[in-house]
Amino acid sequence: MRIGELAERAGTTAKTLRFYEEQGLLPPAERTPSGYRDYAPETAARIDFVHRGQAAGLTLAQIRQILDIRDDGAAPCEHVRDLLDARLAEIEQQIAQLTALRDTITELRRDAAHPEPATCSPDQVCRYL
Amino acid sequence: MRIGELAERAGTTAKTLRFYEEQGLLPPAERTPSGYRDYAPETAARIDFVHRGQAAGLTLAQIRQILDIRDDGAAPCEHVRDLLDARLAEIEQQIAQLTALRDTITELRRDAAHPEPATCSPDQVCRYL
DNA sequence: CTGGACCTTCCAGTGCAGGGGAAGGTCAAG
DNA sequence: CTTGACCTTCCCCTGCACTGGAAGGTCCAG
Repeated sequence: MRIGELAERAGTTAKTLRFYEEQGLLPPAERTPSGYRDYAPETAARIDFVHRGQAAGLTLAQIRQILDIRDDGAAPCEHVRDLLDARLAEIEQQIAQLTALRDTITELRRDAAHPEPATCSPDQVCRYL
Repeated sequence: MRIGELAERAGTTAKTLRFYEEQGLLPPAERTPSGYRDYAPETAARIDFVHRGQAAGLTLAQIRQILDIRDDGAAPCEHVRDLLDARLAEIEQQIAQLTALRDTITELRRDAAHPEPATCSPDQVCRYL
Protein backbone atom coordinates (compact mmCIF):
# COMPACT_ATOMS: atom_id res chain seq x y z
CA MET A 1 0.00 0.00 0.00
CA ARG A 2 1.37 3.39 -0.92
CA ILE A 3 1.51 6.34 1.40
CA GLY A 4 -1.50 8.19 -0.02
CA GLU A 5 -3.79 5.22 0.36
CA LEU A 6 -2.61 4.53 3.91
CA ALA A 7 -3.06 8.18 4.81
CA GLU A 8 -6.62 8.15 3.54
CA ARG A 9 -7.44 4.93 5.38
CA ALA A 10 -6.00 6.28 8.59
CA GLY A 11 -7.66 9.66 8.19
CA THR A 12 -4.51 11.70 7.83
CA THR A 13 -2.15 12.99 5.15
CA ALA A 14 0.90 11.60 3.40
CA LYS A 15 2.87 14.53 4.69
CA THR A 16 1.99 13.68 8.27
CA LEU A 17 2.97 10.02 7.82
CA ARG A 18 6.41 11.03 6.55
CA PHE A 19 6.67 13.29 9.57
CA TYR A 20 5.70 10.42 11.90
CA GLU A 21 8.36 8.24 10.33
CA GLU A 22 10.93 10.97 10.82
CA GLN A 23 9.87 11.28 14.47
CA GLY A 24 10.20 7.54 15.04
CA LEU A 25 6.49 6.87 15.50
CA LEU A 26 6.44 4.67 12.42
CA PRO A 27 9.33 2.37 11.49
CA PRO A 28 11.09 3.25 8.24
CA ALA A 29 8.78 1.95 5.54
CA GLU A 30 9.69 -0.75 3.06
CA ARG A 31 10.42 0.63 -0.39
CA THR A 32 9.37 -0.47 -3.86
CA PRO A 33 12.19 -0.76 -6.40
CA SER A 34 11.43 2.76 -7.52
CA GLY A 35 11.72 4.16 -4.03
CA TYR A 36 8.05 4.53 -3.09
CA ARG A 37 7.14 3.73 0.49
CA ASP A 38 5.22 0.44 0.68
CA TYR A 39 3.15 -0.22 3.79
CA ALA A 40 1.65 -3.33 5.32
CA PRO A 41 -2.07 -2.87 6.10
CA GLU A 42 -1.39 -3.30 9.84
CA THR A 43 0.36 0.03 9.83
CA ALA A 44 -3.07 1.67 9.93
CA ALA A 45 -3.60 0.23 13.43
CA ARG A 46 -0.41 1.85 14.61
CA ILE A 47 -1.54 5.18 13.28
CA ASP A 48 -4.87 4.70 15.02
CA PHE A 49 -2.98 4.14 18.23
CA VAL A 50 -1.15 7.40 17.72
CA HIS A 51 -4.47 9.12 17.25
CA ARG A 52 -5.91 7.58 20.41
CA GLY A 53 -2.86 8.74 22.30
CA GLN A 54 -3.37 12.25 20.99
CA ALA A 55 -7.03 12.11 21.94
CA ALA A 56 -5.84 11.28 25.46
CA GLY A 57 -3.79 14.46 25.42
CA LEU A 58 -0.39 12.79 25.11
CA THR A 59 2.36 14.38 23.06
CA LEU A 60 3.89 12.57 20.11
CA ALA A 61 7.08 12.15 22.15
CA GLN A 62 5.12 10.36 24.88
CA ILE A 63 3.29 8.19 22.40
CA ARG A 64 6.63 7.34 20.91
CA GLN A 65 7.89 6.19 24.30
CA ILE A 66 5.00 3.75 24.54
CA LEU A 67 5.59 2.47 21.03
CA ASP A 68 9.30 2.03 21.71
CA ILE A 69 8.58 -0.10 24.78
CA ARG A 70 6.13 -2.18 22.78
CA ASP A 71 8.60 -2.52 19.93
CA ASP A 72 11.14 -3.82 22.44
CA GLY A 73 8.74 -6.67 23.14
CA ALA A 74 7.64 -5.45 26.56
CA ALA A 75 4.20 -4.48 27.80
CA PRO A 76 4.00 -0.71 28.22
CA CYS A 77 1.13 -0.90 30.76
CA GLU A 78 2.97 0.71 33.64
CA HIS A 79 4.44 3.46 31.57
CA VAL A 80 1.02 4.17 30.08
CA ARG A 81 -0.39 4.37 33.59
CA ASP A 82 2.30 6.80 34.67
CA LEU A 83 1.78 8.96 31.61
CA LEU A 84 -1.96 9.05 32.19
CA ASP A 85 -1.40 9.97 35.83
CA ALA A 86 0.96 12.77 34.87
CA ARG A 87 -1.38 14.05 32.18
CA LEU A 88 -4.27 13.96 34.61
CA ALA A 89 -2.35 16.04 37.12
CA GLU A 90 -1.46 18.54 34.39
CA ILE A 91 -5.05 18.79 33.30
CA GLU A 92 -6.28 19.37 36.83
CA GLN A 93 -3.78 22.17 37.16
CA GLN A 94 -4.73 23.67 33.82
CA ILE A 95 -8.40 23.58 34.76
CA ALA A 96 -7.65 25.26 38.08
CA GLN A 97 -5.65 27.99 36.34
CA LEU A 98 -8.31 28.57 33.72
CA THR A 99 -11.03 28.68 36.35
CA ALA A 100 -9.10 31.29 38.31
CA LEU A 101 -8.53 33.25 35.11
CA ARG A 102 -12.22 33.03 34.26
CA ASP A 103 -13.13 34.46 37.63
CA THR A 104 -10.63 37.28 37.21
CA ILE A 105 -11.90 38.16 33.77
CA THR A 106 -15.53 37.87 34.83
CA GLU A 107 -14.87 40.45 37.47
CA LEU A 108 -13.03 42.77 35.10
CA ARG A 109 -15.84 42.35 32.64
CA ARG A 110 -18.44 43.27 35.21
CA ASP A 111 -16.61 46.47 36.04
CA ALA A 112 -16.42 47.27 32.35
CA ALA A 113 -20.11 46.63 31.72
CA HIS A 114 -20.96 50.31 31.84
CA PRO A 115 -17.95 52.08 30.50
CA GLU A 116 -17.57 55.72 31.37
CA PRO A 117 -14.84 57.01 29.12
CA ALA A 118 -15.21 60.46 30.64
CA THR A 119 -13.97 59.20 33.97
CA CYS A 120 -10.87 57.66 32.46
CA SER A 121 -7.85 59.60 33.51
CA PRO A 122 -5.56 60.41 30.63
CA ASP A 123 -2.51 59.02 32.37
CA GLN A 124 -3.73 55.48 32.44
CA VAL A 125 -4.53 53.22 29.54
CA CYS A 126 -7.77 51.72 30.71
CA ARG A 127 -9.54 51.75 34.07
CA TYR A 128 -10.92 48.32 33.49
CA LEU A 129 -7.74 46.38 33.06
CA MET B 1 16.33 56.09 32.50
CA ARG B 2 18.17 53.40 30.62
CA ILE B 3 16.66 50.13 29.51
CA GLY B 4 18.17 47.97 32.25
CA GLU B 5 16.85 50.17 35.02
CA LEU B 6 13.40 50.35 33.48
CA ALA B 7 13.36 46.60 33.01
CA GLU B 8 14.20 46.03 36.65
CA ARG B 9 11.58 48.49 37.83
CA ALA B 10 8.94 46.88 35.65
CA GLY B 11 9.97 43.38 36.61
CA THR B 12 11.13 42.25 33.21
CA THR B 13 14.29 42.16 31.07
CA ALA B 14 15.94 44.58 28.68
CA LYS B 15 15.58 41.97 25.98
CA THR B 16 11.85 41.86 26.46
CA LEU B 17 11.53 45.64 26.33
CA ARG B 18 13.35 45.78 23.00
CA PHE B 19 11.00 43.05 21.81
CA TYR B 20 7.98 45.07 22.98
CA GLU B 21 9.24 48.09 21.09
CA GLU B 22 9.70 45.99 17.98
CA GLN B 23 6.13 44.70 18.37
CA GLY B 24 4.72 48.20 18.74
CA LEU B 25 3.73 47.86 22.39
CA LEU B 26 6.17 50.58 23.37
CA PRO B 27 6.81 53.63 21.21
CA PRO B 28 10.35 53.91 19.83
CA ALA B 29 12.39 55.16 22.75
CA GLU B 30 14.24 58.44 22.82
CA ARG B 31 17.95 58.04 22.37
CA THR B 32 20.91 59.57 24.14
CA PRO B 33 23.59 61.08 21.89
CA SER B 34 25.46 57.80 22.06
CA GLY B 35 22.45 55.78 20.95
CA TYR B 36 21.25 54.38 24.26
CA ARG B 37 17.51 54.17 24.76
CA ASP B 38 16.34 56.78 27.26
CA TYR B 39 12.96 56.26 28.90
CA ALA B 40 10.59 58.51 30.79
CA PRO B 41 9.55 57.04 34.15
CA GLU B 42 5.91 56.81 33.00
CA THR B 43 6.90 54.08 30.62
CA ALA B 44 6.85 51.69 33.57
CA ALA B 45 3.08 52.19 33.86
CA ARG B 46 2.65 51.17 30.24
CA ILE B 47 4.63 48.01 30.85
CA ASP B 48 2.51 47.30 33.90
CA PHE B 49 -0.54 47.60 31.69
CA VAL B 50 0.93 45.06 29.31
CA HIS B 51 1.47 42.73 32.25
CA ARG B 52 -2.10 43.18 33.47
CA GLY B 53 -3.34 42.39 29.98
CA GLN B 54 -1.26 39.24 29.96
CA ALA B 55 -2.58 38.30 33.38
CA ALA B 56 -6.05 38.60 31.87
CA GLY B 57 -5.04 36.10 29.22
CA LEU B 58 -4.79 38.57 26.35
CA THR B 59 -2.14 38.15 23.66
CA LEU B 60 0.41 40.86 23.03
CA ALA B 61 -1.34 41.59 19.73
CA GLN B 62 -4.61 42.23 21.55
CA ILE B 63 -2.93 44.39 24.16
CA ARG B 64 -1.36 46.31 21.34
CA GLN B 65 -4.79 46.97 19.83
CA ILE B 66 -5.91 48.54 23.10
CA LEU B 67 -2.77 50.65 23.33
CA ASP B 68 -3.15 51.80 19.73
CA ILE B 69 -6.70 52.99 20.40
CA ARG B 70 -5.54 54.81 23.50
CA ASP B 71 -2.61 56.35 21.63
CA ASP B 72 -5.07 57.62 19.05
CA GLY B 73 -6.68 59.61 21.85
CA ALA B 74 -9.79 57.48 22.12
CA ALA B 75 -11.10 55.47 25.06
CA PRO B 76 -10.65 51.76 24.42
CA CYS B 77 -13.43 50.73 26.85
CA GLU B 78 -15.62 49.04 24.29
CA HIS B 79 -12.81 47.22 22.63
CA VAL B 80 -11.55 46.04 26.00
CA ARG B 81 -15.04 44.79 26.79
CA ASP B 82 -15.22 42.89 23.51
CA LEU B 83 -11.80 41.36 24.03
CA LEU B 84 -12.71 40.26 27.55
CA ASP B 85 -15.93 38.75 26.25
CA ALA B 86 -14.11 36.86 23.55
CA ARG B 87 -11.45 35.66 25.95
CA LEU B 88 -14.10 34.55 28.39
CA ALA B 89 -15.83 32.50 25.72
CA GLU B 90 -12.52 30.90 24.76
CA ILE B 91 -11.77 30.04 28.36
CA GLU B 92 -15.17 28.49 28.89
CA GLN B 93 -14.58 26.34 25.85
CA GLN B 94 -11.09 25.38 26.98
CA ILE B 95 -12.41 24.42 30.40
CA ALA B 96 -15.14 22.32 28.82
CA GLN B 97 -12.63 20.54 26.59
CA LEU B 98 -10.23 19.91 29.45
CA THR B 99 -13.02 18.64 31.65
CA ALA B 100 -14.12 16.21 28.96
CA LEU B 101 -10.51 15.13 28.48
CA ARG B 102 -10.10 14.66 32.21
CA ASP B 103 -13.12 12.39 32.29
CA THR B 104 -11.81 10.39 29.35
CA ILE B 105 -8.40 9.95 30.89
CA THR B 106 -9.85 9.16 34.29
CA GLU B 107 -11.75 6.31 32.73
CA LEU B 108 -8.71 5.06 30.82
CA ARG B 109 -6.72 5.28 33.99
CA ARG B 110 -9.26 3.25 35.94
CA ASP B 111 -9.11 0.48 33.35
CA ALA B 112 -5.35 0.54 33.55
CA ALA B 113 -5.26 0.40 37.34
CA HIS B 114 -4.58 -3.33 37.40
CA PRO B 115 -2.56 -4.00 34.30
CA GLU B 116 -2.51 -7.53 33.05
CA PRO B 117 0.24 -7.65 30.51
CA ALA B 118 -0.47 -11.30 29.89
CA THR B 119 -3.86 -10.49 28.44
CA CYS B 120 -2.40 -7.98 26.00
CA SER B 121 -2.66 -9.34 22.53
CA PRO B 122 0.54 -8.95 20.58
CA ASP B 123 -1.17 -7.28 17.64
CA GLN B 124 -2.18 -4.22 19.55
CA VAL B 125 0.00 -1.67 21.24
CA CYS B 126 -1.82 -1.26 24.51
CA ARG B 127 -5.23 -2.42 25.70
CA TYR B 128 -5.62 0.62 27.83
CA LEU B 129 -5.32 3.31 25.25
C1' DC C 1 4.04 9.77 -25.97
C1' DT C 2 1.82 12.79 -23.22
C1' DG C 3 -0.84 14.29 -19.37
C1' DG C 4 -1.98 14.00 -14.78
C1' DA C 5 -1.90 11.79 -10.44
C1' DC C 6 1.05 10.22 -7.41
C1' DC C 7 5.55 9.80 -5.26
C1' DT C 8 10.50 11.41 -3.60
C1' DT C 9 13.68 14.74 -0.91
C1' DC C 10 14.75 19.10 1.05
C1' DC C 11 14.03 23.69 2.81
C1' DA C 12 11.26 26.83 5.16
C1' DG C 13 7.46 28.63 7.76
C1' DT C 14 3.41 28.70 11.09
C1' DG C 15 2.03 30.89 16.21
C1' DC C 16 3.47 32.72 20.67
C1' DA C 17 6.60 35.29 23.61
C1' DG C 18 10.50 35.82 24.15
C1' DG C 19 15.85 33.76 25.16
C1' DG C 20 20.89 33.02 23.77
C1' DG C 21 24.78 34.71 22.26
C1' DA C 22 28.11 37.15 19.00
C1' DA C 23 30.48 41.37 17.77
C1' DG C 24 31.10 45.71 18.89
C1' DG C 25 30.24 50.64 21.22
C1' DT C 26 29.95 53.58 25.74
C1' DC C 27 30.65 55.04 30.27
C1' DA C 28 32.25 55.63 35.05
C1' DA C 29 35.48 54.15 38.56
C1' DG C 30 39.99 53.04 40.02
C1' DC D 1 44.46 53.53 30.78
C1' DT D 2 42.08 49.64 31.67
C1' DT D 3 38.43 46.97 33.57
C1' DG D 4 33.77 45.72 33.91
C1' DA D 5 29.07 46.82 33.57
C1' DC D 6 26.05 48.26 30.54
C1' DC D 7 24.33 49.23 25.95
C1' DT D 8 23.67 48.51 20.59
C1' DT D 9 22.17 45.54 16.43
C1' DC D 10 21.92 41.12 14.37
C1' DC D 11 20.46 36.54 13.69
C1' DC D 12 19.16 32.10 15.27
C1' DC D 13 16.73 28.95 18.71
C1' DT D 14 12.95 27.14 21.70
C1' DG D 15 8.31 23.71 21.71
C1' DC D 16 4.60 21.43 19.24
C1' DA D 17 2.67 19.19 15.31
C1' DC D 18 2.50 19.79 11.40
C1' DT D 19 1.94 22.43 6.48
C1' DG D 20 3.51 24.57 2.02
C1' DG D 21 6.05 24.50 -1.80
C1' DA D 22 9.91 23.63 -5.12
C1' DA D 23 12.27 20.45 -8.09
C1' DG D 24 12.27 16.26 -9.81
C1' DG D 25 11.05 10.94 -10.45
C1' DT D 26 7.32 7.16 -11.48
C1' DC D 27 3.33 5.08 -13.12
C1' DC D 28 -0.79 4.30 -15.76
C1' DA D 29 -4.52 5.48 -19.01
C1' DG D 30 -5.65 7.16 -23.36
